[in-house]
Amino acid sequence: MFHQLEVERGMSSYPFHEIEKKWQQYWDEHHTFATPDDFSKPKYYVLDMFPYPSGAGLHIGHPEGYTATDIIARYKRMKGFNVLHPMGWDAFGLPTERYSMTTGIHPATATAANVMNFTRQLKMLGFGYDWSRQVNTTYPQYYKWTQWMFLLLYNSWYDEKEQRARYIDELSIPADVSDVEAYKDEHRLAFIAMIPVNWCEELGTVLANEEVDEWKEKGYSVERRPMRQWMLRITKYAQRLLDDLELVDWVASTKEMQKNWIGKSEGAEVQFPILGTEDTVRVFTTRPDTIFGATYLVLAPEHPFVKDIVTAEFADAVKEYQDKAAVKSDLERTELAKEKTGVFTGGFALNPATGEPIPVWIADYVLAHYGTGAIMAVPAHDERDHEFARQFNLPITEVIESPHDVYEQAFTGKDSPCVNSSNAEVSIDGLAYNEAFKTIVGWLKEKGIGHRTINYKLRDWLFARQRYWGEPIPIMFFEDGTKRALDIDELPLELPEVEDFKPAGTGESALATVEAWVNFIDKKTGKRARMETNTMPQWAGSCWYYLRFLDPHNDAAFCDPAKEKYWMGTNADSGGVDLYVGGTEHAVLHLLYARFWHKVLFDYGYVSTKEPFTKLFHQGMILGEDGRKMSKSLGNVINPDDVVQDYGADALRLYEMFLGPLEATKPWSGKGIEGVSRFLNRAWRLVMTEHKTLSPDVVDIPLTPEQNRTLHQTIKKVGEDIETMSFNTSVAQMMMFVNEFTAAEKKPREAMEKFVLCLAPFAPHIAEELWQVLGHTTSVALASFPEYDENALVQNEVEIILQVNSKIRAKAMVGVTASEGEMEAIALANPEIQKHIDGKSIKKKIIVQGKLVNFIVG
RNA sequence: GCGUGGGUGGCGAAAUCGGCAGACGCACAGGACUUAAAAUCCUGAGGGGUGUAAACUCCGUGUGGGUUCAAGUCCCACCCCACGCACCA
Repeated sequence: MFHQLEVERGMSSYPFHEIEKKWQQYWDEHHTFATPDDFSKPKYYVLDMFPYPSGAGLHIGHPEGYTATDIIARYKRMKGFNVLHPMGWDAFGLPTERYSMTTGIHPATATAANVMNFTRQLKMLGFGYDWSRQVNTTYPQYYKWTQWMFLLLYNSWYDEKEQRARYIDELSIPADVSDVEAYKDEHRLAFIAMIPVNWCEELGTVLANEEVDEWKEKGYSVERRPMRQWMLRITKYAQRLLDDLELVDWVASTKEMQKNWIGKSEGAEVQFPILGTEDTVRVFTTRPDTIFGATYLVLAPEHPFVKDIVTAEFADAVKEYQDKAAVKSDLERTELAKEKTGVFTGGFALNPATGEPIPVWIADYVLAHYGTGAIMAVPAHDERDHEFARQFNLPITEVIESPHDVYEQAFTGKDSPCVNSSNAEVSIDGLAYNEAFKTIVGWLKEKGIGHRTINYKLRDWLFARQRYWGEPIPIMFFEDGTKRALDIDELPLELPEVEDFKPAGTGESALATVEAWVNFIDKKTGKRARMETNTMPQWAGSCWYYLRFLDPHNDAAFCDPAKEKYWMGTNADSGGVDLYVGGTEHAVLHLLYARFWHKVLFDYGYVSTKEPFTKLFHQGMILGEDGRKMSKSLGNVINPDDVVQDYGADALRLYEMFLGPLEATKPWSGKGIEGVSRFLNRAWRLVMTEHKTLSPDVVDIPLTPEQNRTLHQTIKKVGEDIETMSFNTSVAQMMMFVNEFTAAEKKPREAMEKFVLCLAPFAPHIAEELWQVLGHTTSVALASFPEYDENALVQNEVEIILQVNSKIRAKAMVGVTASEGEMEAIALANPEIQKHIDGKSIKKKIIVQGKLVNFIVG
């Protein structure tokens, strides 16, 4: 179909359709971007966050980050680097599986079609990927190694002393342990736990977090129900994940987000004996200095001790409250809850500092999964406890000298001294936070009822989904209750074929309906076995794909060690992917998970660097022309296929770079791309005739000094701007170049050639064509980026500003070497300046060489 | 509430170390070419005021204050917007 706009533009535009196709074909045929493992050259590894190949195809936002990395890859190649710039597919996941459930089309088939479409679009945009290194997380050859890494985690424990992962066989088993396997399981980095999931009774399915709202809106009920889950012990790495942020060059906000997510907080754990039982409740607090003001305890409704503490009188109320809490979502428990709720258990604990009995409550403002799931409440000095105490008339005792009545409002300051805080053994009265903390924790420790501790918000990673379309977990369970991890020669454990991709209805995935999967004889042991029916979450494959690109076809290892050392570098503290570009939506989870796996691999020497990604950059979002987020319902979606059809790939690439700073969120403009398209046309006409031959105006003549300066300024600016990722200003500089040389009657060949080299990383198709017509027979992508000549930038004369009382009154050209005296003389001789200083006395002179002269008169 | 960015013409945006605010592009206006249009090329332009004009002059980078010969840039206080976290003891 012929596009309306193209008919209108037909004659006036350079033939981008023709040349873009031509050069894309050329690059394919000549393997221009194949990356050799040539260890003699310096390397540069630039990586895009690989996409999920959705049915919708490429979004207009995709080419933004991809163009940026493509420019850098092409530039670095022209600068003599061996550049690795790969692409692949993060193809396991829910949308494809859901599509398969409704259509019956196998997710692998749907994925293949989507990958084909994405590949077509990426090639259409002229990205110089080494397609021979393409990876797909859903291919058994790939997920073999995802499973291998899972087993590495499974077969590991974390040695706190050495601060690293070690093989589980090296775990020393205490003499009094009878069940050795159970003891090992408790220490593995991949382990099974009972963890609440989103269970929907009507659907008979576990829902992913992102599905919960959707189904609730449709009127289905979703309940938190504990189920058997695989977990990864990422919390063991919390401190290293926090510390090593120092090693990487990432945007401050992303580092900050990771820090907050890890959420380190230093405090103390204290034991409170429960009256009438042998139990003690452990609480975590960052304010042990306020322990004398702890007037009650609160347990999370899910706390396991609740059933032991509750008295018969309060049993019904407590049960009712627990049941209600179970069906509340996290959102309902936090954001929407304006008033605090809770119930008294009837039980009492002993405040070890005051020796007083204090009531034990349960309330959902205490989170089961943070700290110990229990708190000591100090209503005088904590806002949440204060609110709760007022609500339920619990005592409020001031133990930090406060500037106001703590009955009216909690005082949370740390600078005031403690009061009412002494017993027969210890006193912290008069001490401020730091000293009080030390003293009271010292006392608690001496008594054996408390110690200093560090808590993290970070939780262990729930590493299981009750779904079909994911990596199978390579563990089998035997009838006798034992289990066995697969050996490497048994990998990959491939997904079996199923009739129906829907979950089994029992809370298990469709794998549970495959007889051969859940009821078979294990060849190695001869025992009747059942394979794990959970699959891995979508994050799994993306945890290590950057390593697979280094050696994508290796069947003996996830990556050859020599290749790993070359591409990632051998300096543990500063190596890794040189540049990683992707959206902020992955600022926390993907990047944290990948760092975690990388550190485990590092502990075993499989990788050489502590961190996977040296430098990280987030491209901003492109909004619709109306300034709102693009969405089908708003009808403001721009489709890359249409834009390429109308203006060509080079124009789209260049426009997305010219739009503004790469990291900024900015709206699309249909008019804006026309301006960039005009620029490409002007560049074309600089070199080409209407008959696609070299313009007779391009001749071998020397450049004028002004032209020479513009040329070298352009080379300098474009090169520097690429290094700092300021692509918008490099495009502006190239526009200035074209404007200046369009005005020139004759176009010096040297200037044209060097300009084409500058343009090549940005608009590679038109650059190839111009390069060819300028007489070259090899690809411009393989040419060298020009060097700029510092001498050419030097100007003989500079314009300085002449000021009187800091107001600009005149300008003057002076020799670049003019002394302060000469500048002053020129200023004084200027009639405008004379006019303004006439009749007044010069009180002060400010002269900045090459910049300005300023007379202060009065 | 906390954290992190950011606020510059009609619009997207530039502006090394504090030194001509608004580069480059869009939109706009005028002109050339054309029978006409499109395309292309050239020119103009932050806002206000005085002036036939040349020109002159005042104001101007979210708001208020400060430092400085000089502030978009540095300091203090505040307002607004975006993103992230959000009862984390």
